[in-house]
Amino acid sequence: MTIQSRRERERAEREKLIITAARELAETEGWEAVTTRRLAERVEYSQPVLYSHFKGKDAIMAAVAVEGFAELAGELRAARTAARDADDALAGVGRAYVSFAERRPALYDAMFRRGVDLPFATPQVPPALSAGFQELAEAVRPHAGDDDLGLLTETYWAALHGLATLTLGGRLPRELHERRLALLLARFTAGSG
Amino acid sequence: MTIQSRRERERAEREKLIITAARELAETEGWEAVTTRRLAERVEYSQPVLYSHFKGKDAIMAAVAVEGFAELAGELRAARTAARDADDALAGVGRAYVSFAERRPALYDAMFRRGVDLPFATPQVPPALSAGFQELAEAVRPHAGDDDLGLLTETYWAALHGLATLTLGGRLPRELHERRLALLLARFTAGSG
DNA sequence: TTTTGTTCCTAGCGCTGCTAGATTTTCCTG
DNA sequence: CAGGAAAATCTAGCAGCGCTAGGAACAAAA
Repeated sequence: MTIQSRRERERAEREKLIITAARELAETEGWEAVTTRRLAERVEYSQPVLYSHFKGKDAIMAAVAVEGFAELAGELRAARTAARDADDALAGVGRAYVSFAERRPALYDAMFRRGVDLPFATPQVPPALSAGFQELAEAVRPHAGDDDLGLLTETYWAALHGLATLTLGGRLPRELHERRLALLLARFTAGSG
Repeated sequence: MTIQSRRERERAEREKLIITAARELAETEGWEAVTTRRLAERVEYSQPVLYSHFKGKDAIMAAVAVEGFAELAGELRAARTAARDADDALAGVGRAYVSFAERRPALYDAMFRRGVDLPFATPQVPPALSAGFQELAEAVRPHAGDDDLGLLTETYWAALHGLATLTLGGRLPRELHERRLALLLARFTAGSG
């Protein structure tokens, strides 16, 4: 038992090490710089070790993405609970969401842009992901009126995602982001009462 | 003169051939299947010929994207001019936009998702792209009120882009898209009068 | 027909994700 | 402590990628 559990623990530690190294490399140099060779070198193991932990590079990205979900959920929660009223909460989570994407573009990439096939709208969705969605939903709830809360939250999320990705991709000038967000919020808070 | 112009014409035809082949390959098998080798084989030339036309693979994608801009602009225009009233126009361009992304995912990828560094918010923006944006803007105008038309159009665009990309990426279930779009439209048409 | 200039291809570089097979290390047994 | 089974790990390599140098083949001019 003892020896087996020690091995499992060491394996888990090494797996965590790989994920952290991948994330750091991605955040400093972008995902295109994260190659299995460089990653192996960073964790001081040979390439095949990576494949004993993960099915492939995509699975490593997915693992990094799951870390990101947890952090995003935390930041959304902080923004929401710090808000004074319902309007402020919706604005807060919106700002926090886009801010997260801007501060951690590589992380955001792995979470929502890359084709990492994590389960999304299914029962096996990562808890951290659904936690983040719940934060959005709670912020949206007071403005939902008779509309379906889940659908409206998805719609708000999509709008934030669009603003974030178009800005990250250089399609929208960054300086005017705050004003665009204000326009969006005006449309989503108007009919709430 | 004659001989030189013939060569230029042939060069232009071959360039068009490359773009078309790249687009077809991308639309049928996705961009990851578009390799310079396969592309060269399709156009029945050797690889280096591609590089005498384009700086690299990214430049080929950018050329395909420009084609896409023109088509999207056309579809948006058709949707807008076919509308009965202002509300219908906004809904029409919205539906047309997302429909385009769903029908031509690879094309949409090249246009708005990949890192192809085409000029966007600058004077040298491709005419077809600004034409498409203008169509959106015309549809948004009646609903802008005192808000800045350009900024509001960007915001509406971002929302559509978010809906389209999250759906394409499997993050949002496709079946409910129409209802999400309806929610978005309700928020963007409400205060127009 | 030879020369000149352009066009185009062959071959190859350094990189990628990934894996088969050999080797080393770890552990249990006598 | 020594020998052997089992597990962990590495070396070496495959097929493919984007891209390019240098030479062969062609067309136009003399």
